[in-house]
Amino acid sequence: MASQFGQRIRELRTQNNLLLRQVASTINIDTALLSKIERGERPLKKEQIISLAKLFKVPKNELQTLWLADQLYNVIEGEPMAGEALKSVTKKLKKVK
Amino acid sequence: MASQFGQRIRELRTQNNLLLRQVASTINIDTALLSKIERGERPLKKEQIISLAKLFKVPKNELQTLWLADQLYNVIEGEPMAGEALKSVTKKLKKVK
DNA sequence: CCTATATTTGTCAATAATTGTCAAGTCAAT
DNA sequence: ATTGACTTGACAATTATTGACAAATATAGG
Repeated sequence: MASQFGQRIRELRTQNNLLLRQVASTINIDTALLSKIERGERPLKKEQIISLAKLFKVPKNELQTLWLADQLYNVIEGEPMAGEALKSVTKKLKKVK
Repeated sequence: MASQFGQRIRELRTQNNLLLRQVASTINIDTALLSKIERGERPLKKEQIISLAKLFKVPKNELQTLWLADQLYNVIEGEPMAGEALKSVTKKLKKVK
């Protein structure tokens, strides 16, 4: 599983000298689960991104982007047509936008 | 739900003058389900792409790309950071590749 | 308008996937 | 050997996805 997001969360947590237990409690999950999230073994719930952004005082957009990128990567992982599909979606996105 | 894939399947089916029933039976699903797939209400199983490519005599890569693009679109749909995330993943893909 | 056939729609139980937690585990520092 | 931080695996419970069916709606021909 992809985990740019998890890596970043761990980075932020250690930089702020916080324990798993402390961060986990602010988003009301078990430390075991947070451990898994940081190592990319489990996804974080979308809603919890905002709480973490506040806690670490980083722009929520940064974390949202990392989180989304992980989701996307999970979809294309190992897919031969990944490049083509990405190009197609990027193009479509620009149109809609 | 996104459905470039479904649209293309329907296009191919009608061009070949086939009924839902006929196509559905070759991939062993209910006609109702195929109807939903064509209209993007339900996803097609990845394994079934190959059977359809053979049936319609189109390169499987084409259908695989459309199918993947739908998956990706479902992830980014409505996400404000979609563009950034796509860019990030595209970049990462090139590295791995 | 009827009838027959094609497609769509809604609902449902069964199955599969995901969730968070617990208990036990490792590891490092005392 | 004890303590504290983190990891791991297994588990039950919740949640999502699946395909099938029946009923509803279209579509076309007589």
